[in-house]
Amino acid sequence: MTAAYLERLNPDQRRAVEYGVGTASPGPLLVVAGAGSGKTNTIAHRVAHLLVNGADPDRILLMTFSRRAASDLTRRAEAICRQAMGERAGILAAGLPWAGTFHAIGVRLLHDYAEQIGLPPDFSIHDREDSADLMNLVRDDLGYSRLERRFPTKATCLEIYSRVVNGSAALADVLQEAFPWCASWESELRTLYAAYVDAKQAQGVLDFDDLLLYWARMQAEPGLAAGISARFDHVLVDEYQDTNRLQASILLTMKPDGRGLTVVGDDAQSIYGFRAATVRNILDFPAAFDPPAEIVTLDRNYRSTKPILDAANAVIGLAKERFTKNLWTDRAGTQRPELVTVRDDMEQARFVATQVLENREAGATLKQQAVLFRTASHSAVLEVELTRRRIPFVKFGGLKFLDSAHVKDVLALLRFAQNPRDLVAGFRVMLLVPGAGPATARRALAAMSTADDPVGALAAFPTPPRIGGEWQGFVALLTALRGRGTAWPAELDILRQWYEPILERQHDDASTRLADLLQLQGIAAGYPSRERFLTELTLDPPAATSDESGVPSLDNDYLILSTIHSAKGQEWRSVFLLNAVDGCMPSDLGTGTSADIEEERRLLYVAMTRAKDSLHLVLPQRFYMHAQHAKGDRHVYASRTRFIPREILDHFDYVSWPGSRNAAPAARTAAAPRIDLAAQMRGMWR
DNA sequence: GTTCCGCCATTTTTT
DNA sequence: ATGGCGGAAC
Repeated sequence: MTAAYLERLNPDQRRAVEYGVGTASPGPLLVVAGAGSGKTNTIAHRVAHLLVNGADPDRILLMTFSRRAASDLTRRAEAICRQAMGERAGILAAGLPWAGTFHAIGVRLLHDYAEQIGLPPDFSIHDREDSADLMNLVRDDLGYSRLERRFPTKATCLEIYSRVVNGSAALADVLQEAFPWCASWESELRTLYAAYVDAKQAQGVLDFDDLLLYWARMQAEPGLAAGISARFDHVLVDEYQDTNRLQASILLTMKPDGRGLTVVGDDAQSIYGFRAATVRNILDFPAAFDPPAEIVTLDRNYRSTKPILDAANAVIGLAKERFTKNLWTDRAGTQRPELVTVRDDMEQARFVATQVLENREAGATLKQQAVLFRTASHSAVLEVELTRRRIPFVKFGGLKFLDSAHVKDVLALLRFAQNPRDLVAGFRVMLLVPGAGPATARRALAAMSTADDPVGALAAFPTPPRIGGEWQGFVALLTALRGRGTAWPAELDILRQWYEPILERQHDDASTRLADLLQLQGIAAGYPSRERFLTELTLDPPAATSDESGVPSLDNDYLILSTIHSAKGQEWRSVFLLNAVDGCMPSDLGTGTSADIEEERRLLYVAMTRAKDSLHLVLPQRFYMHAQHAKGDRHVYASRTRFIPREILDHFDYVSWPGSRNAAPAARTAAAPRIDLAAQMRGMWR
């Protein structure tokens, strides 16, 4: 019998879905899936096909880039199975238990094997911010914060550390290649990192990198590796172009012969080099096995119209290295992407808002439109304009909900209750107590760290005389949070009672912050335990902020604002890209190597290939530098991004907005093509 | 010891 | 505009 669901696929997709399925264990498979080529659908079908052919859902490991991608894939695979198998699809009742990000899977495995590898069973996980704080603590202890020559900041130290770990690279090489200005600190950094690792271990704390690193090290232990590998018959990895060497090594040690291994990705969309991701993973994958992996290329694009795809191909065609073929499509279309010149930020915002509303009049909902940008701050002016015009929006990327001080305070309290040896959390929490400062916190934490029962030691710690009642209130709170009598999530009420007066004392805008905390409490109620809440929130923080207080209900229509990075894998009918000018694309911050520039080029490609029917690249002529306003309102005259040089300009239309201010209204209402010769002339030289 | 003030440097993208 | 840090006042 040929399953009906296979008929819906094109020949290449079908090859990717069927390869090796039905044999005892399929050989390694690489699917190079271009933008809009039905990648997600293809993976979902492959998973479903495996299940229909008898694979055990508990023994499929599916690793994706984000949690959202994981649940999306799982849902689609289930739907296909249900269609194909009817009642028998009941085996999928639990979904795919092993679907998630590398980091999330890592946490689960580490919990399972904690005892064997000497991890405390209740280890806590530091997010980037916490890790940087701990790095800072260690840096202070070593006296590096008081040197004549300035030592790299905590964030830089962590970034270097992270690159070394994730890239499985030598410190000297990372310094040389990516942080040359820190190269003279190599020996100090080495000392710092050794102390940082000691500190993490003493406190029972893991950072993001540890989740991968410990996993990789377990794989290096033959006894453990065999056990872990044997748990899974099939391992599938999505967005393989954005994995790093550490992740690749985990994969290769899990399935050394590649049997049961499928990876999917697109080297043209590799945009996470700053996180040590390397396209080499995808390029070297086939030859890592003998016989080499099967390669299936999906180069038919189902998303974009031909003019949009042609323009995107032209952009990526100028890349230094290219490994895949150009995409092609059947989707006809007459509208080329538009390069829209506007005067400045403000005009850019007005243009987008106006155009979005026009599109809505023409039948596109707000949700079918998106505004993309290189960095989160680029949308600030637009956000104001949208609010003014009462256009609802939701913004993805560059998030601050978890970064705001009050939310971090509450989370630190919960983390400290969960793991009283966590110094970063403890320090933060103790400083909240009115009258307690760094010295008190240090002494109290020191007393706790040497004790077998840290909370008992805290209770026994002599109450600092000047603080008195406030301190005792704090100790009582912590004891209550630790106690068996308080249930989750009810303990959040106790916590808030304690924290509210502090919030009001410290902040003028206490009421809005309190609203955030109530929202946090709402989120918390959705988790079965404090431990799960903390873990999942760290690994998968809320992805979006919205202009409304509270989350907009799902049936509301709203415009999508997103960084290009957060737009990965998504598509919209109409896409606007802000600031398509040099200095933003490419960003002139990282400028350094040509590899950096090439990544920025791919970023533009990713942005353009999100559009189905309509694409606008907006170019403000003047670009304000908000950095030094002391010297007056400085701006630079920006030029078109270097990734769209003259030789590919004929893939675009150019207009300036607003058009001639005296234009007769009739000219606008008629569907006549807008031609702006003056802008064309200017465009020739930009 | 704590808190507050002012001066400095910094300023992407994210699991 | 913001955060980190050093110094001064309580």
